[in-house]
Amino acid sequence: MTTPPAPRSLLDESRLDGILGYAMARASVTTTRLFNRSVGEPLGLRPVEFTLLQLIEANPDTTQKHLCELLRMPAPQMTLILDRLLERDWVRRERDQKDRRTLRLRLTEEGSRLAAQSVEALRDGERALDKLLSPGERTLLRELLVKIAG
Amino acid sequence: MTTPPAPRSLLDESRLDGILGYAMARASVTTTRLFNRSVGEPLGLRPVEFTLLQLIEANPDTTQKHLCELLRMPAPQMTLILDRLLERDWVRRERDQKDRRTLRLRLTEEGSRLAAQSVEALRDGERALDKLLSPGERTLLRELLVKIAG
DNA sequence: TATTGTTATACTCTATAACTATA
DNA sequence: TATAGTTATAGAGTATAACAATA
Repeated sequence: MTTPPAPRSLLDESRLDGILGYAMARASVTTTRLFNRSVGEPLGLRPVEFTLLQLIEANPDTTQKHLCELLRMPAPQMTLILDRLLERDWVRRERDQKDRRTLRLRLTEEGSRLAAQSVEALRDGERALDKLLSPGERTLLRELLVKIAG
Repeated sequence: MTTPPAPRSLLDESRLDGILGYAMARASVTTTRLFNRSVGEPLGLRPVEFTLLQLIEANPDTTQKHLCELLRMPAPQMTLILDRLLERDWVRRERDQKDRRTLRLRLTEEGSRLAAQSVEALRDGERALDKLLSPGERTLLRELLVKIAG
C-alpha cells in the first residue's frame, strides 16, 4: 500500500508533472525571492546587474559581445544595463586600441568591492535553501542545471 | 592527475559557481526556448497562458484567488491574462451563486482541446532534453526543483 | 561587406495603489 | 471591516529594426 504524495497546494498540478519548464518556473520563484531579499533590495542590484559585476570582475577586458553571447542577451539590452552600471561608477568602458569598434570592460574599485560584497550576501541568502536540500542534493541540482544550460 | 572541467564558454563563470539562482537562470534559457518553439510560436500561447489552461482544465470551478496563490502572482495580472483567454473563447468566468464576489473558471470546449494539444506539444518539445539528461537524471532534477519550489 | 555597439521603439512582464461589489 | 476582483499606472524585462563607426 502506497500513499499518494501530499499535494503542495489545493490545486491539482498533475497535468504539468512531466513538464520540466513548469518545475523550473516554480522553483525560480524561490531563488528570485532569495536574490531580492539578500542582494536586490539591500544593495539596489538587479539580477542581471549582479551577474555582470561578477562576470566582469572575473574577466577583465571582456567585451560586450562576449557577455551577450554567454547570457544570450541581445546587444541593445546589454548597452542599456551597462549604461546604468557606468552611471553609478561601478564599470568602465574603454575602446580597444587595436580594434576601435570593440569596448573593453573593467570594474572600478567601488564596483569590485560591490561585486565581492554582493556575492557574499547572496551566498548567505541562499543558505536558506539548506533547509530544503541536503549539501549533496544541492550539488547534484547544480550539476543537472548546468547540463541543460545552453 | 585530474583535468580541469572544460569551460562552457570563453568566459570564467567560477565566481557564480556556488550560486543556485545563477544556475537556474542559465538553465531556464533552455526550457524557455523549448517552450517557445514547441508551444509559444506554433500555438500562440505564452508560458503563463499555457499554465493557466492546464490548471483550469484540471481544476474546474477554481477561483482566480487560488490560481494567484499557487503561482504567486498578483491579482491584477491574473485579471489581464484571463481577459485575453476569455477574448479568445478558451475560458469562461461565472459568478459563484453563493458568494457573488468570487468568479469560477472553466475551459470552453475549444480551450480544453488546446490544453490537451499544447501539453502534448510541449512534452514532445522537451524530448530534446533527452540528449542532455538520462531519464533518471530528469526525474531527479524534477524532484529537486519541486523541493525548492515555494 | 561584415562587425561592434548605439538609438529608437514596441511589446510583454511585474508590482502597487485606488477602486467596485459583495460579504 | 474584510475579501474577490478590476482599473489605472508605472517600472522593468525582452526583442527587433535602423543606424554610426570601424574593420
